[in-house]
Parts: sequence; C-alpha cells; structure tokens
Amino acid sequence: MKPSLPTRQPRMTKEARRADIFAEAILIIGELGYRAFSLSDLARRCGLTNAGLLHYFGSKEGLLIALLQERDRQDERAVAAVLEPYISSEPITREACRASLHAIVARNAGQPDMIRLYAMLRAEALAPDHPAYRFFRNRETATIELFRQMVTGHVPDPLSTARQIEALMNGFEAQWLRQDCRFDLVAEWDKVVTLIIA
Amino acid sequence: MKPSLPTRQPRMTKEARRADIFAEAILIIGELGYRAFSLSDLARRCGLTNAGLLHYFGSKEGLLIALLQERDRQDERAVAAVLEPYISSEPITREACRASLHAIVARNAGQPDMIRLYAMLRAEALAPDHPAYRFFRNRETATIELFRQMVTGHVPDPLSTARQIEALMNGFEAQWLRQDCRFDLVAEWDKVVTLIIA
Amino acid sequence: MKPSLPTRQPRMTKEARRADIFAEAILIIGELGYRAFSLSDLARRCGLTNAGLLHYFGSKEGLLIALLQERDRQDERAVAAVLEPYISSEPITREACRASLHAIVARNAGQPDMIRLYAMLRAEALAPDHPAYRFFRNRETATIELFRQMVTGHVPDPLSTARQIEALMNGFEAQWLRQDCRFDLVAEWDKVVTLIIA
Amino acid sequence: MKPSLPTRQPRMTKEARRADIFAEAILIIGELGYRAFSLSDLARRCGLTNAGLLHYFGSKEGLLIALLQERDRQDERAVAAVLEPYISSEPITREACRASLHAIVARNAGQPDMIRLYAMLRAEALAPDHPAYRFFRNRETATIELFRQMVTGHVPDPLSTARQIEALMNGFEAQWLRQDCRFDLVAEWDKVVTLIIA
DNA sequence: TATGAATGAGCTTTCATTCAT
DNA sequence: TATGAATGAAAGCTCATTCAT
Repeated sequence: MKPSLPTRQPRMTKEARRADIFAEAILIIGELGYRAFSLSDLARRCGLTNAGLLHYFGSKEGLLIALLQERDRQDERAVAAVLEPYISSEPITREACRASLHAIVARNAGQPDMIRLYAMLRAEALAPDHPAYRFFRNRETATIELFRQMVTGHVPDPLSTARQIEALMNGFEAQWLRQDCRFDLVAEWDKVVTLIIA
Repeated sequence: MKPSLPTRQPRMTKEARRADIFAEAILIIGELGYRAFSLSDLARRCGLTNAGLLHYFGSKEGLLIALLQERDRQDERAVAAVLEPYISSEPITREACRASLHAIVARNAGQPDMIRLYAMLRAEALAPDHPAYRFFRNRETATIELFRQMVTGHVPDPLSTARQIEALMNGFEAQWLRQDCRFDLVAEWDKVVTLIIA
Repeated sequence: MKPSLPTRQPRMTKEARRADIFAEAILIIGELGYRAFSLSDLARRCGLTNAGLLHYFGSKEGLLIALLQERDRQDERAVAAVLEPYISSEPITREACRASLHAIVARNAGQPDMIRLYAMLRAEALAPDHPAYRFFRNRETATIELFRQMVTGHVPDPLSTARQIEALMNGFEAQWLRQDCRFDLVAEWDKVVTLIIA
Repeated sequence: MKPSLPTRQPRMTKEARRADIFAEAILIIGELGYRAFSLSDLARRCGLTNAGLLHYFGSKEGLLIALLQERDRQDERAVAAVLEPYISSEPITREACRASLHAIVARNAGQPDMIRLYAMLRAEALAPDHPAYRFFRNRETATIELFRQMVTGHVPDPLSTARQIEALMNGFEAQWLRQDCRFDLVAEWDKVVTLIIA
C-alpha cells in the first residue's frame, strides 16, 4: 500500500475553500473588526498558512472586499425573494410592507454571526479611509431608499419613516446581540413596526 | 543671567495633560477603535512620547478605562441635570419625558466626536473579552432601565418602549454620522418619539 | 464547428520564449541586481506565472546561469568577429589594436541595457558566494589576458596596460550610464586609448 | 551579592552604538548590497534586536542615508587634508596633482571594505529609484569637477582627463577587489597617472 | 507546456511594554 | 515628570520553491 505522504492540504475545490475562509472570516472579523483581526489567525483557523490565504485574496483588504461582495450577492437574492410576492402589485399594501420587514428581520435573526459582522463593520466603516466606507455608505442609502418606496402611501413622511426603520433595525440587532439574544427580536420588531407604520 | 534651560514641554498640570490626552483619544479611538489605535500615534498627537503616555495610564487598557470613567462621570452629571426639573414629581409627565429625551439627543448632537467614539466602542465591545465589554453591557442595561421608568404610565409596554428608544437613539446617531450630519438629528428624533410615546 | 479552446498563450516556441525571458531578465536584473530581483516580477513581465518561469530554468540561480551562458556565447562571437581581420597576422599592429578596442566599446555603446546588467552583476559578484562569482572572475582574467596579448609589443608593460584598459572600460561605461549617456562614450574611449597605448 | 539580572544590553553610548552599527553595515551592505541585505542580519551582528536597530534609524532607508552622510563627512575631511598643502598656491603644480591623487588612492587602499561598499552601492544606485541615486550622482559630478580643476593647466582637455581619472579609479579598485588585493593598487595607479597626466 | 495551490522562511515595520535615567 | 533605549511578539506581505494537474 502506498504510504500517503504528508499531503499538504486535503485538496479542496476553490469554491469550497473560499466558502470555508469566508465562514471563518465572518466570525473573526465580527469579533475583532477588520482593522484588528489578523490574517495569520484566520489562516490558522482555516487550516492553511498565511501565504496560502493570501494566494486567494491578494491582500487583507482584498479579502474584505471579496467577503462583502459575496455577502451582498446573497443578501440581494434574499431580499428579492422576500419582496417577490408583492412586486406585481405596486405599490405594495401596508400589510405586505409589514410582512416584508418581518421577513428581513426574521432572516437576520437566523444568522446572528452575520448581524455581528455587519454591526462591527458598520461602526468601523464610519471612518472615510476604511476599505468598506463606500460600501456601507451606499448600502445605507440604498436601504433607506428601498424602505422609503415600501412605505410610501402608508405614512405621512416616507423618508423619515424609512430612516426610522433603518435606525431601529440596526439598533435593535445590536441590542439583541449585547443581551445574548435573550429577548425575542422578531416579536419586538413587529411591535415597533406597528407603531412606526401607523 | 540664568540661561533658560530647554523646557521642552510648556509645563502643563497633570490635569490639563490628562484632559489633552483624553481629547485626542476620543478622536483616534473613535476613528480606529480601541483594538486598532496605537499608543504611539496618540502620544505623537499629544506631543509626548510613547513612554510618556504610559506614565499617566500604565497601559493601553488603563487608558481606555480612565477615559470611559471620566466620560461616564460627565455623562451622569449631564443626564442628572436634564432630569433634575422633574425628580420631585415622580412619575414624570409624558411631556417631561419627551423633553428629557430631547435634551439628551440635543446634547449628543453637540458633540459628534463623542457619538462616534461610543458607536465604535459599542460595536467593538460586543466581544466578551473586550475591556469595555462590561462597561457597555451595564451601561445599556442602566439606560434601558432609566427609559423604562421614564415611560412607565405613558405606554402599554414600558420595557419594549425603553428598548425601542435605546435602539433608535443609537441607530439614528450612527446614521447621522454616516450621512455627515446632513439631516436634522434632533428634529427626526422628536418626530419618532411622538410615535413611540403615543 | 469546433469551438476554439482558450489558447491563453499565443503559442511561442521554446526558443522564442527563452529569448523573451532573457530580454526582460536583462532589464530587471540590470536594475535590481540578481539578489534583489524577484522571479514573480520577471514572470509577470513575461506574461507567465511564477511556476511557468521555473519550468524553463529550474531555479533562480539556474536562470542567471543560463542568461550568462547565453550572453557569453554571443559576446564571444562578437569579439571573434571584431578580431577576425587580424588573426592571420599575429601579432596585430598597434593600429589593429586600437581598432579592436574601438569596436568593442562601440558595440557595447549600442546596448546600454547590457552594460547596466554587467555593471550590476560585476559589483554583486565580488562576493565569493554569489552564483556569478566564478563567472566574472574568470571573465576578468580572460579579458585582461586577451588585452595583454593584444598590446604586447606596443607598450613597455603589457600586463599593466591590459589592466588599465579593463579598468577604464568598466569605469567609463558606468560613468556613461550614470550621466544618462550624455557624453560620447566612444569618442572619449578613443582619446584615452591613444594615451594608454602610447 | 545582588544577582545581576539579564541586563538587556551593556549600555553603550549612542555614539558608540551608531559607530558599531555603521561598521557592520559597511561589511554587510558591501557584500549584499542595500536592496538585498537584511536588517535582522545586521541587528544580530550588532548584538541587538531588529526593533532595537530601527529605534536608531527609523527605517532601512534611514540607515543607509545616515551611513552615507557619516561616511561623506569623513571622506570630505580626508580629501581636504590631502589637498591642504596645496590650496595656497592655486593652481596646483603637476607634481602636487599627482601627489594628491596618489594620496587618495593610497587612503582607499587602506580600507578595502569601504571600497567594496562604494563599488556595490555605485552599481545599485544606477537605478533612479534607489535611495542613494542622488547621492552617487552628485558625488560623481563633484568628483569629476574636482579632478578637472586639479588637472587644468596640465592637460589639453581637462574634462576628459577628469573623467578618465574617475573611471580609472573606480575600475581599478573593483579589479583590485576581484583579484583579492593581489596586485599593488597604488603602484599601478601611479603608473597610469603618469600616462594620463602627460 | 504551463498553471494554480500551497508552503516555510523571511522581509520591513509596528506594537505595547519595561526600565534606567 | 518624562525620556530614550531596548525588547519580544506580531503584523501584512513577498520570496523561491514544490507538486499535482
């Protein structure tokens, strides 16, 4: 029998490898932030070397960008799925509006690691020279605009309402994390939405 | 004639020095976070050396703790001042409640650097091994409890409302920073409070 | 219809490839030296990968050796061509001697990149553990010996004169490069040769 | 008796330390060049750590600059000493001219490590982005100008002669190093100077 | 013929900290 | 009160090289 020499790595497909790295990156960046996490730590957790990691992403910043793009693609898909039932009948009803927001928060509540990552990066990326500065700026603008369209017709000041929704969502999620998910995020959310959207 | 010796430092009192350091620390930690900012950077900005800085605070963590304590003392004083007019007649009226929240947000709006610092640290301190973990956990609990007492009697579910206020405040402030203070934070705040507190 | 497969590389012959690599290597090693240039840089400039490059030469050192051998062959041919007219009538005349030296310098003046490469490597290869140490040692010895034979009969101390010629040639070429080829190398050379060879 | 704890470093004066570092730097940079030598190697040889070394010079480039400045100061002093006897009677005589050049080469012959360093750096610094590019460009210009002034009145074309001297000096010194100092550099130099300066 | 994955060693530089002065 | 010297550890990144494909 041929003695298997120390095969450096079990040979994963490129896609599997990247998914693996992303999964760990979400955890570590979510905990320490982009600036403070270390590539070596991440590499170790993924079972490859520092240089091996950089082989995929070129640089620390490259990794972050790739991660955000990947997540963005998935988020877009998810939001689209949530809104799909209502796209035919624009403008959507007040009920559909509530349902959509409910769905978004419910989905987030299912992946607290992602909430943590975004909470961390959102704060870090307030600094204009942060590599994710643009990303979160655009994202916030787009999100508020989406909410504005959704609530238009159901509230007196759609822009304000959209801002409120965005602020509440982020604020609640952070609170939820700090309290170790010990209250029912979705229930609390539904409550406040009832107030916000008349 | 006595030759003036090279007094490098313009002779500051210990207190003035600390205040100076805190002022810079608020900026730099607000931008980079506690984990990613560097003592050398801060020292340079304060016009003293690495070792000189540590002379005052002992360690990086010591500096953070000192800063948070200092700010906390000031915050407590400010909140007390805000609530003072109403402490005699507990429970406070709905109007007093709104006025107090208004005052808090108005005060914050006057010091965006502090908002930034807290937004950054609040996110970083979600990690249990962060030196400010306890601080922000307790702070959030205390804040929500304070709000709960304030709104009790004016809303059906005081705890939920308190959570909403806390979440909204943080969420709005972050949004305000990301949009370069380009909307009227206080006005938006008053609007939403009207909805939240019936 | 047969779908044209993605032929990445425009299909070069092995020889063309090597010539291509050598051409770039002359530039990059001439600029940075053997020790400081990087295979990856060279590979990128040649339009292939790191591993692709090594496929041809086995190692960094192998590349240098191959380059030097290749150039040496060409140099030898060139010098031979220069001396050919005189080989029948040994010893060559004083006039032929001057003409030969003129031809050598004139040829070099036509390829400043090669001058730069040799100037760089000659300096680096002063260290005994440099892979080109032997090469340049032997080369210098051979060159001085060649010059000695050429000038024998025309000067009182042929070995000294040979050394002078070798030193002058290298020194002048370096000077010429540093001054961005802004003086007439060949003219200056002819002048000094007249002095050196009576 | 108090057991001496591991005193990190025997506490040298700043000047002694720098001199020590320069001495080693001359050797290591002379052997490997600026680009290829490593700060860690140098630090180890000087008996301190990587970070300790950088404490003095800030960066690798800073070290090179400091070294060149230091040497330049010493060289200037040495050349001034050599020329001093003649400065009163300008223009200097042909004999004084020869004597000066002799003195310069003789001095160099006494410190082959310096010759090696300069030979190495002169080649490396042909690249415009080398940190010593300017230094060696200016130095060569100044040297040639000095020689020109010295030989003016004794040769038909002073600039050409100055160039020849500069080229010969560098060329001879390199040759001398490559042949392990096995011929009499100063004697050969005097011989050729006799030819160059009629 | 050439690539992509991966590594181990090494690079310069920065970090928080200690300590004698 | 504050500095300068020095450190050990770690940072992000590059290096030449190996190997399976």
